[in-house]
Amino acid sequence: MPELPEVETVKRVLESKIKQRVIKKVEIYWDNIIKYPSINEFKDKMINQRIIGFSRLGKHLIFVLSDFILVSHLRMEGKYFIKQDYEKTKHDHVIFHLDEGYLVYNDTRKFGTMHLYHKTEQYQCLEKCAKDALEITLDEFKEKAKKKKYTLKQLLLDQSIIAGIGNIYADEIIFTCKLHPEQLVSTLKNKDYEKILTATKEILSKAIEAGGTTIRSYTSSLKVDGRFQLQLKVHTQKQCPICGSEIQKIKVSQRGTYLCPKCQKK
DNA sequence: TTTTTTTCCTGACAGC
DNA sequence: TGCTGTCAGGAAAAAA
Repeated sequence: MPELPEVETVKRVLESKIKQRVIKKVEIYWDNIIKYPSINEFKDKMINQRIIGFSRLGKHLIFVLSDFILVSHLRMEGKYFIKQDYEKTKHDHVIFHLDEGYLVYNDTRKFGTMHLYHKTEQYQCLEKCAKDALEITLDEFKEKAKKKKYTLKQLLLDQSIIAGIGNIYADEIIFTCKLHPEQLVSTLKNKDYEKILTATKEILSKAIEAGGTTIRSYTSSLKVDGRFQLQLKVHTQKQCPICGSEIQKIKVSQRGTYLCPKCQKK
């Protein structure tokens, strides 16, 4: 599932491949992907818009067009393919016809979302989104976090506090800090916040650098591949790489959470 | 107001 | 083999 590093990599590939292309037509095969505005407005407004560039906030991928911005969230399984010729395949939901080639949005579970805003509009779907995990400062993070009454794991997944961390990287960050995912945020010390934010930035940056291994680029298409799983230390692992203990799997607010019971004490 | 639960979806996998 | 049931998961919406 794409988290911040995967979205960043997709952004970079799209930037290099379809910047300056003009959208000639949009086809939609699953209406629920389009959250704003209406399906017809979405299709009409996009016609003849040039793709000026790309941006990203947390896990939101942002297309900057001539007059609009398109905010795309890939959720669990959303991916983009760039093709020269197009033939519809399973789970293709949105097809952008470009002046040269096609951009195809494919999403098995149909969880992904798109919002289209005129540049003069308020970007409502981004309003609750906090600063990006790579941009936020220690003070900003601490200030927002400290009043929370839930657990450390929930904090890292809360996009209104820090944006871009998903279930997998949350486990990795917490493991690296040798903290327990169920530790209450109210009991975190200043030093813990420092450790957490440092680990966050380090792990996410390394994952972006390794973008080549997590993302497969073909001459005509691109998709997020599950290969970054090879680099994980705890998430979906069996044995702790530090002490050799058996990795434990628990549920923290409905999310599968992996930890080493020996290295990560409350 | 803040936190928890439900909802959206499909494919993978377990058990019969 | 084929059916049914369960699970996974990001974040909005509804409920507590």
